[in-house]
Amino acid sequence: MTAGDSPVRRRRGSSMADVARIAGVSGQTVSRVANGKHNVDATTRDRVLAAMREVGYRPNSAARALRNGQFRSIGVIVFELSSFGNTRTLDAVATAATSSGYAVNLLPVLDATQGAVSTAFTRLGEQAVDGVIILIEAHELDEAEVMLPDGLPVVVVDSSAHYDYPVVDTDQAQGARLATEHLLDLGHATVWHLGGPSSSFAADRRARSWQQTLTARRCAVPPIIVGDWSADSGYATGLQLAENDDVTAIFVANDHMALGLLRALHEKGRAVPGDISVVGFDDTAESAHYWPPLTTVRQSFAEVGRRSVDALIGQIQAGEHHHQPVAVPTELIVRSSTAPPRRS
Amino acid sequence: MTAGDSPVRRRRGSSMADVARIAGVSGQTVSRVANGKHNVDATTRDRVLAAMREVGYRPNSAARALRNGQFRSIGVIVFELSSFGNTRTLDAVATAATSSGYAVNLLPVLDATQGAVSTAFTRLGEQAVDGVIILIEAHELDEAEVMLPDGLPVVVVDSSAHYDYPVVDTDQAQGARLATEHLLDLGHATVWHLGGPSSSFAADRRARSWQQTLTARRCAVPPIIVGDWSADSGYATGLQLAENDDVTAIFVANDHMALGLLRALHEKGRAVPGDISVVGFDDTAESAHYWPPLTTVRQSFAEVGRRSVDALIGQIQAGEHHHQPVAVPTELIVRSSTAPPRRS
DNA sequence: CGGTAGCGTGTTTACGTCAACATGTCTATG
DNA sequence: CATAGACATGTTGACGTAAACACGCTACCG
Repeated sequence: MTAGDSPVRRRRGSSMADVARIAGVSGQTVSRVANGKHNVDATTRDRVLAAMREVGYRPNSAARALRNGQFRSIGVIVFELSSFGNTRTLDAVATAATSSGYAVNLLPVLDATQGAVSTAFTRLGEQAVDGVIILIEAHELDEAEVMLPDGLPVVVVDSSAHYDYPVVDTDQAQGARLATEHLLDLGHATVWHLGGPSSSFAADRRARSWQQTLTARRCAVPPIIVGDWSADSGYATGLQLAENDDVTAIFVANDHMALGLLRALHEKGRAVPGDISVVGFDDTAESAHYWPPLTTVRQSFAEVGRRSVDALIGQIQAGEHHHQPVAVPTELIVRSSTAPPRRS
Repeated sequence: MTAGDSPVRRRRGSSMADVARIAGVSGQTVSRVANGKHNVDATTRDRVLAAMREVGYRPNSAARALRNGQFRSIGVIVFELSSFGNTRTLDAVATAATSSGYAVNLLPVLDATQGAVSTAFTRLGEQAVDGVIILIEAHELDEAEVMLPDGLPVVVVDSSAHYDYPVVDTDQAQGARLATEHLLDLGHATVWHLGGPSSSFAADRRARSWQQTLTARRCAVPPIIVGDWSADSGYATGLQLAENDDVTAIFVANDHMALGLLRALHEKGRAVPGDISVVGFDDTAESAHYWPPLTTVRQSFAEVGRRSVDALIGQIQAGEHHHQPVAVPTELIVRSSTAPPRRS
């Protein structure tokens, strides 16, 4: 009789009963020791602990979850893990959740089609999670909203407030205003904008705030240019804008596009910040080392992640529902890619 | 009697028994329908399906896991999520695991101290996972190895082969050789190296391979410079190397350090690739837009992630143990940061 | 027409844990 | 010295699911 010859049923280590037998106590006492209850005699506790080590006891979280009706686990639905912001937010979420004693279940949406999103939510219904944080663009969510299981606590990380779920996000409007005003304050007549894709609420918020800031200052509003967050699209835009002598200041909706734009301006021989000033958004770890070092808007992904987890755990444990959206403030980091316009 | 007034016990929706009662069948039949078994009459199945929809039935994965002894979930221990390679690998792991029907449990190690690593492994013991992929530097693992639960399938993503666990990683040595030979083939007398931290096996492999390649070509071996993967450390190194006229070619162990180094060379007025050629390692999405566009070694994180998952699921389901390490090949991407040395 | 194989369905039971309750023991108090 | 109270420990049962087995019906065969 070799171990593991049954492919169906895997015996994973030993259970409470084994420990109990070896320590000469009841299963209940093992349970008490495992859960750190106080009403166990010191010598008994030691005996149980020794027995646990001997058999390599690990509590079975499935049984525990079944008994308690809770998994102590949260799901994170993420659309594109490799995107910069999502990664940083996920990192913060994982950290916050872990230190609150919750496990993190990753639920990637494999592709962008509506069917895939729905599938992800269906799968979610079967997941062992007490709540969900949604890190995908809310436009996608719209399509599949019906699929969300009833009564499951949800927090959406997005800038769109018109959901039934609590929302936590960076204060996109404030960040965009900071960037635009910085350039205007330097003396530029107006500010151009390379925005994110229209599928993104965040991009939408930044663009609207840029436009409002210009209007409030009675500046001309140049046509918006739409990118897709990638350095490639920044590069393409840069090649085009470099030909336009009217352009002296650009607010780019993220740092990666700004990088591509900087490269295009180098190639076209346009000096930054001499001829053109550039402001980004994100403040990646590398942005300080772009050429020239990039002035940008720093968003606190850590804060967004932490507050999302707090909100979700609040819902899970206390049934709280804060429908008041949380907007995490940003900070302008001034480096060397911005300067007053050249006298002409 | 309001819902949720018991904070301890949460009733999540309805169980098989509810569905069974409404459909007028036994729980077992509901189970068969839920699991797509064939031996259920079509009309009965429809009745059960209708009842499921009516009460919003979702199978309880805790009970299922308890019954089956499997969680259909894998854990990923990750040390620093925000590091570039880990993120990409995690993305691939999540994708591969999901399409194989496994959930992904994220287990972040909150800080670098040995205690924290041990804590993570202890926590791991309590996680609902059938196997684990370890994405942290194996040096860290060394310290805490004893803590790994017995009999739990493990795959290590690292370049160090001397573990009891299957290992999957990029072929670091081949990549470093590609980079070094490219520079030598361009005519450089020798190649300097900015390596990663000594705590990293990957950095160690790249450095050793760089040195071996130089030795094989009978080139002088300059002193190695040690960075910490950050653009900051690349910048610091660049400021220093810019003063040294002997340096005409540098192989940098990752693209982020290369970015910082490029910035330092710009600031010091050293032309790239005119005065100095630079090769990186990773090929991030941005590397093509560095100034100048960076020649670098592309590693296939997607492949590493996929093969890790395959190996792990193989262990879980069939008990296979391939102790033969898997080395995923790299590819040299030639852009504009390398050129023959200037005639002097 | 007796036997049996196949199929849809129901019944029982075990998975590992932990709350509730029950029991036993030891100490303090009138 | 009887009794209550505090405290350590044991016993029972239930959480939701699915495997194993049991049952009864129909179809087919010699």
